[in-house]
Amino acid sequence: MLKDYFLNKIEDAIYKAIRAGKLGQMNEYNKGSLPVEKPKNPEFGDLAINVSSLARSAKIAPPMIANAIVENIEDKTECEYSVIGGFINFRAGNSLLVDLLGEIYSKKESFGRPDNIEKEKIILEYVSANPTGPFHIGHGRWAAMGSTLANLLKFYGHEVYQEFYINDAGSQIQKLGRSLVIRIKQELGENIDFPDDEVERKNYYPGDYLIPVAKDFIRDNKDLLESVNNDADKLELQVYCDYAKEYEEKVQRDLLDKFRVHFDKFYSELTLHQSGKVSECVEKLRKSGKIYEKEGAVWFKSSDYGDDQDRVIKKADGSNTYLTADIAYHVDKLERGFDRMIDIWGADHHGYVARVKASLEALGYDPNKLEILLGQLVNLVINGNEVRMGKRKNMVTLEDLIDEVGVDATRFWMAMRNIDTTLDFDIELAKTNSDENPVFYVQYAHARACSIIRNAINDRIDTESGESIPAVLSESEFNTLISDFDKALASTAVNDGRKLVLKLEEFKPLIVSSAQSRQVYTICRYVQELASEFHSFYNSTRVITDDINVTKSRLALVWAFKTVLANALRILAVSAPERM
RNA sequence: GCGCUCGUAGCUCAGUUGGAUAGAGCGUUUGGCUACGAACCAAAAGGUCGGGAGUUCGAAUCUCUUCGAGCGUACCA
Repeated sequence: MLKDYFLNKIEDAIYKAIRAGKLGQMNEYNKGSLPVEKPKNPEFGDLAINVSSLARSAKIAPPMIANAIVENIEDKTECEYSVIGGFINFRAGNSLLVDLLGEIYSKKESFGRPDNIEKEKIILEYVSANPTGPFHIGHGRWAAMGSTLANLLKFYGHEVYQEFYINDAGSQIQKLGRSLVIRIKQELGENIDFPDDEVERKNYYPGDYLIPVAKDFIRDNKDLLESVNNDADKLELQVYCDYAKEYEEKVQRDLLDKFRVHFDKFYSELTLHQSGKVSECVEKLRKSGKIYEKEGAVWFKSSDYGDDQDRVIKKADGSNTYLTADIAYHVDKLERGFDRMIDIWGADHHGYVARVKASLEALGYDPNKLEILLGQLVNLVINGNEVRMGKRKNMVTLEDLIDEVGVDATRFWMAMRNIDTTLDFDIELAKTNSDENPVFYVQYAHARACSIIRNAINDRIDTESGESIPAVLSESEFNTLISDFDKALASTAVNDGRKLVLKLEEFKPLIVSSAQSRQVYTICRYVQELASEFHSFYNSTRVITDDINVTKSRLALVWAFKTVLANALRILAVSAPERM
């Protein structure tokens, strides 16, 4: 990477300058303590390092330090180094950028994957919704971000296992079953509705989505219902619970599939309880001595590990809390041999972070193996007004949204903001196929690049004269441009499209920093910047010209661009269309 | 009350462990298609970085304080 090349040069020069006594009182330097940045003004160069922070130990002025370092750089023939104030500016030589293009041609789909990484076995858990209804828009954010992060970490080189924890064990399933009974009775002609009283109503899911479930239930269980003379109350509640749960799980899985989100496993909380792992976990905690009883319940002394209060593990009625199952679940993940657990949670669950980590520590595990990414919630904006998302009625579901604006746009908008900021999702804006929509801007750049290559290798018809214009080169000649790397052609391309090449160069460092910081919005920003550089290049530089060598060099650059853009879009799971 | 996240251009947001004139997209204004896709490009205007104090050679960034927004503070999940 360019950054590493530059930093190595500077650091080597620093050591040399120190030995030569040219850096004042400075006698040691810690590798990696100088940040490499992009100059504010591109006239200064491609990269820059500010050495002002060395002034403290050197006790000489920053410009003197910078000059002394530059004077001690070995072999300055490749690249340009200049000093302005405390900054050392760097302009990459042509040959470095030529090598970069060569790397793109040889690595293709895997270009951007860093070379030497510490590979980890990661389990990434996200969405993890109740199977009690359709996904709302907030779930869409976790789905988009989580699957993008999984793609990113895999591309980086990690082994990633994606898991969805199904919250199918609590009282909400009873609530779901009771609600289904009401819908079934309605379908059977009974005059019944959900209670009007607000408090009682909270024991039901009054959304319309259970109506089709009720219809299917009646169709599938005709005989069963007849056996009780169509009195729905005569059947066990569990029958309804199971039916509705399975139904909603399938609805959720189908939608995830459509949204290009693919889990390796759907882990049922219920099976966790049934396997005995939850009670095992309680016993282990008991042995750790961090357990006590109070008011008939069993408490975990999480406050010993930084939580602000102790937490109930077993309720007075003998049942386990949600936390208990969650502890057992995380223990189970570790027992399955993962090096690292990453969870994406909504910010409304942030109170849980301390207690889950506390429990892992109490059980003798390293709490640092668990990383929890807290995501702020989503506001839906329609016609400039925020729409409150309630689970009750008239909700806009994720499916509605996808049907309305498409998978590509939904994924992009859900992933494009920092996880720490509340996301305003503007449906009207996401729908437009105009300049306002960054997704189309980026995809258009890809389609345009494909179009140029098509034009170069296909015969065309002149729209005015009607004459056939022969292709400037054959498909096999074009393929040779990629397979047989020609440094001279690449050098021409670097001269013509230097800014574009530099943007291509940023891809690999981007993958490294994004994967390490677990941030995916940076990929969205990058594809926009990359597309912008390409559009700009396109408008200033004609690709297909009368000069065959110039044409070849520029075509190869267009191919490099399209390949890198497609690599980035693949991480986002946004399509890279050849035509639009 | 306490805890977490946030407050940067008209709007939506970047801003890497403190560093060059605080950046981008949209919107607004102006200009650009008789050659590869104008769903594009080029340029301009637009800011007391919520307010105040402090640390520092240097603060959007660190500390304190204050105002505002969202979320949490269950023997619910």
